Amino acid sequence: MASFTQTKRLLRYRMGLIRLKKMGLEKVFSYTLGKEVGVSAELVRKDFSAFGIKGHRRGGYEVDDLLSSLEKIFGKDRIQNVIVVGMGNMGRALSMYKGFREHNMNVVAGFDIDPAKLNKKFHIPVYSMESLGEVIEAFNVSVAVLAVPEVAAQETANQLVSHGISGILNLAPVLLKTPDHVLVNNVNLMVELERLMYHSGVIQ
Amino acid sequence: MASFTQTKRLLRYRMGLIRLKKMGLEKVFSYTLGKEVGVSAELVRKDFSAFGIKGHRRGGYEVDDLLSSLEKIFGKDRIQNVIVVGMGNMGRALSMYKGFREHNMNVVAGFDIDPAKLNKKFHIPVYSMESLGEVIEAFNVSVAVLAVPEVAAQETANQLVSHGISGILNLAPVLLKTPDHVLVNNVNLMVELERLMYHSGVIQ
DNA sequence: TTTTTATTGTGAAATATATAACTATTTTTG
DNA sequence: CAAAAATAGTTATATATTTCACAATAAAAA
Repeated sequence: MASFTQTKRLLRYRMGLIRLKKMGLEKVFSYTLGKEVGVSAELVRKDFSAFGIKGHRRGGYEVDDLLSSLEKIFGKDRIQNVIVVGMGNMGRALSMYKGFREHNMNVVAGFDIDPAKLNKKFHIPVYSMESLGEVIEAFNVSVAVLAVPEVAAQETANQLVSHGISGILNLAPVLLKTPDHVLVNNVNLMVELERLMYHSGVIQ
Repeated sequence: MASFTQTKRLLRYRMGLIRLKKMGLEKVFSYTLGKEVGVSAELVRKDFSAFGIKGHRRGGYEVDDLLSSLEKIFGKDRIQNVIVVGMGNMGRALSMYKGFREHNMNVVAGFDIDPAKLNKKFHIPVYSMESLGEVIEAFNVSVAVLAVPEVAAQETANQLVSHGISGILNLAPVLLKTPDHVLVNNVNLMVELERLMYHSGVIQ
């Protein structure tokens, strides 16, 4: 199994390749792709090599080959269903994001505790938390985006886990306590912004 | 200077400490804080040690001491101004996020090329791209959140750089070409979601 | 007061990640 | 056809990061 860091690169190769393909490229060199996504050529080759993806000596890699290999690795041959929990600003923004489709993902539903949200017009159906189990089962969902306020995060995560969710993209700034079989990926935009400030020399 | 990885942890300690303080804690052990933010106790101690932050042998660390040290490191004694460029779903959501205030940051303005956006009621004033330079200067902004569509990202980044921005939080799924003195921090929610799927065993 | 205990602080070891250097192979050129 | 050049594939090296192990020390207990 790939490392978490490596997976990130592979997914970025995929995005870069899609762009390059749109520009008419049919084959690509490790150096070219590396430059496109910000990775050294050696690392590009190593990553592909690690997954048994072959190029042609002196001929580079075929874009379509690469894309279909990556598609297979990441299960992009079928559409992956996702739910968004918490229909605040961020949850709403995500539910409207068109990028999911391009990545063969589908946001099947949103959830919120606030009954006022349920009537509102969103791009996706929004349910109360009571329907969680039902929707998860109906759409065979195993991954959720958690976009609720900090205070509600742990309790909501518990509910997700109890209904069989095994992956949580956690946008709340807390460490979630979950069973071992549940994977949590934390993304904290405030932290990302703050460390950008620190390293860009803005501070002091 | 700290590494990029270390900075992330330090910022998370800060958030964890704020939570623990709210819960009434006055002193904290490396193990406790580590558990709160998901880091080993040794690493917590090493991180603090690297910044000259001292605890008491057998007595742990004083929460207020830690917080004020971290505040100093990250320039949290004054408010840091930020702009959001691109008032689409994500840009709008960010501009409304209350977390900025808690982190001593202030979103002073939003920008968009779409004139229709300029009239709309947002939580922050929204300007056309022509006002970029003016606002950046007026509010002494050096960091921007880039939330424009993929195709516009590079060109918009160029404009930011030309107006003196030195840090970009890039939410668009492209590698930006920027001068060396400009730091870019890429956050790609689709990639984060996809690798969650991969590693949580959803695929195959 | 002496001993025990808990915790910090840190040097050494282990692990993970990335780069550099080299080999093998294919294509192109003379 | 032989030589040169370009690029994948791979091994070795370097760097970065984390964990381990333990010494130092302060507090608590005996």
